[in-house]
Amino acid sequence: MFHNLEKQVEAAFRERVRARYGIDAEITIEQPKQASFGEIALPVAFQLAKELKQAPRKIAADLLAGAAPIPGIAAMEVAGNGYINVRFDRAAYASSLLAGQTAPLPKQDGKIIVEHTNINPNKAAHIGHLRNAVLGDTFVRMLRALGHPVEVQNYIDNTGVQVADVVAGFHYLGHKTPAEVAELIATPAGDNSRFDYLCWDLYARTSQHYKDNPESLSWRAATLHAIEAGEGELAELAHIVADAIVNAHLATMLRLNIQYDVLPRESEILHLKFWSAAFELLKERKAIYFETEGRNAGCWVMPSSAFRAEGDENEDSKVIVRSNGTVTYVGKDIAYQLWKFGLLGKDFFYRPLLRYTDGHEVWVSVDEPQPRPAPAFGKGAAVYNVIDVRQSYLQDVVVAGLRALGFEREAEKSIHFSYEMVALSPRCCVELGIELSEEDARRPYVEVSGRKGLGVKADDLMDRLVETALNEVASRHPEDNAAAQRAIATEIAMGALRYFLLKFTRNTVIAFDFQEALSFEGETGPYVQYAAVRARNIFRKLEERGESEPEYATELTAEAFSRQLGAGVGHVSPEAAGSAKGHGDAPANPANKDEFWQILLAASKADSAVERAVTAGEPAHVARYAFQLAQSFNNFYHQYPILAESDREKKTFLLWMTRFFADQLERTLAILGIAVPAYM
RNA sequence: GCGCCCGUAGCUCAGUUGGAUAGAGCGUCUGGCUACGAACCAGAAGGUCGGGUGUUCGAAUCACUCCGGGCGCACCA
Repeated sequence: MFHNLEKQVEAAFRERVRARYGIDAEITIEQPKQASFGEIALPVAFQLAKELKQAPRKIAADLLAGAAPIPGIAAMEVAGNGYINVRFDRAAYASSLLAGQTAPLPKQDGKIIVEHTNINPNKAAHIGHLRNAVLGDTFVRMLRALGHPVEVQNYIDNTGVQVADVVAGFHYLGHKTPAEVAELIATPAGDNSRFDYLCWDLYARTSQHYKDNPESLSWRAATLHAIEAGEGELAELAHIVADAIVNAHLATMLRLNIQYDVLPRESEILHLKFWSAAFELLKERKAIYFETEGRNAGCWVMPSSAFRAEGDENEDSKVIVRSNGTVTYVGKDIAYQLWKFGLLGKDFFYRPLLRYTDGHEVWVSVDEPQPRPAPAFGKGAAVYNVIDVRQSYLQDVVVAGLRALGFEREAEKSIHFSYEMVALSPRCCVELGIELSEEDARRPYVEVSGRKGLGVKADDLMDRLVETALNEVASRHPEDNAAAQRAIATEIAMGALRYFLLKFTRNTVIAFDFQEALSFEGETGPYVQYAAVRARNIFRKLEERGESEPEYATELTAEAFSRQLGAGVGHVSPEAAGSAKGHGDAPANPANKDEFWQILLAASKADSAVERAVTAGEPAHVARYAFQLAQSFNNFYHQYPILAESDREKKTFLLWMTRFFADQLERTLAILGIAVPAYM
């Protein structure tokens, strides 16, 4: 709604500037610094000042003089040195909100592929992985809210070094047969022997063993070889381990309400010869060449000119195919990226992996035809790869690959949705009993390392959050049964976690700290949830009193809105107040009308907030908006008793405000993937 | 060495792409539960936006430079 008016104002001024000055200017729209300045501010006069060689104030005045009225706009005035401030017709605005006149979402076409999570299936997920998944999932929800068809992919590197290391650990260090490992998965030995946790420790142990006994690195080579050949006990182990860990990851992420559409696996990239297809293409179009000299002799490489910025003096080219003929990770990634755009001329086969309780199915790639037809995966119009910023260099190489193949448009639509890492704060390390080297102790934070087993496991953190929330719930609602309390506590805990991971902008390093993450007060998920719960409570109480929600549409006429919100004109501008104090014949609206208006206005901006956040690629903007909205509501809630209001019209109005607020807040929370608990 | 990111209140962070008097949360201090339950609200203190130079009507935001911190730059993924 807000957005509609914004666009109308923009169009009107663009036309006005063209008519008046013959200039086709970009009209920028701002939110005024102060609410009393109106709803929209236009600095257009400043932009034109130089070109026209006139004072901004004069230009602004000229633009307003004799301008046609804009529907929905009550007043426009020149302010400051040349700002044009625009005030909405409040009653008209509220009426259209009531009528639900949100712009029908233009059907967006072109499927957007978002790839996120991508955890190596060799150990339990940690907080760094959570940031990836929550960021990715929230971005998906944002895109879907704007009407985009989205496909969520979670790439599984089930044939890589990390899986091999755990397999080697089981085989060589633990002397376990595939049957024994399968048994471990099926029937864990005790409380602390979840398979993914067990692998977490084994991975760290194996890595340490390699470090202490470099000669045993031959285990890794042997395992990788076996996996690639797809034969023998080691290969079997790899499948068992990776499949079990993938299931564990899916379960972990489901706790946060994160789902996927398809899991493309590296094993199928290999078996279905995706790479050979890409290799032929790369050779044919001369995107890579065979190096005959230097240290990369015998390799197929991509020249540095393809992916380095101009002026970058680092001229190392990137190896795509090793001298022993095997393909590097980047090579496989280029093939995968080509497939995502439907440019490879090949596709996976798929089988359903699991069905979520809501009926949605996740599919996984397989290497042979299947009886059940699968949805059409891949062939995206745009691709977002949610990967941390440390992989920027490799992502650049992948995009350069597309470009070198002549897929300019697809290269343009390949977006590295990067984010900074989650590290551990010094205090967090102390709490975890991690001994830091002197060097690390001086750092502002310590990097998480799966190889060292250094990190906070995702499920441990979630468990702790649930327990903390449960304490609160149990003390506030001792009357409810334990199971219900836990269900509520879980929703609160997950809301807290998602919000915590989302409130930082993408390129901020999160120095993880338990105290901050476990907080339920202030700028947190539970704060926002609480506002939504309070709004719902009002309607519950209303019902308990035997009253029903009014017929807003019939009771709240434009005149009623006008009485409750004020007109939107008649503000005393700061300078008018200064120069003509006491002479103003149009008194300002009473404070509470302005306040209602500000709250309503803020609540109506949910769509704009999401749109802005998508454009900026910044889910944190939506999180922040939700928090601000909750803040306004809490303030409103505290200041104006609603059910006790004696004036009929005002009560109806306040109830409608609450309803509108609740709807907008809940919609925004849904986009953040945060539930609204039944009580708090 | 080269490239990218960061430096804003005691702490953790925003700052709508160059706009009006720089904003939140936490922490500290003060006040508010017999209202729709205080996981809340109101108020106060707290800033040379790392330093400098420049660009222009206008800079936390852009350019250059210096200082401090982080991350990349594998025939690992």
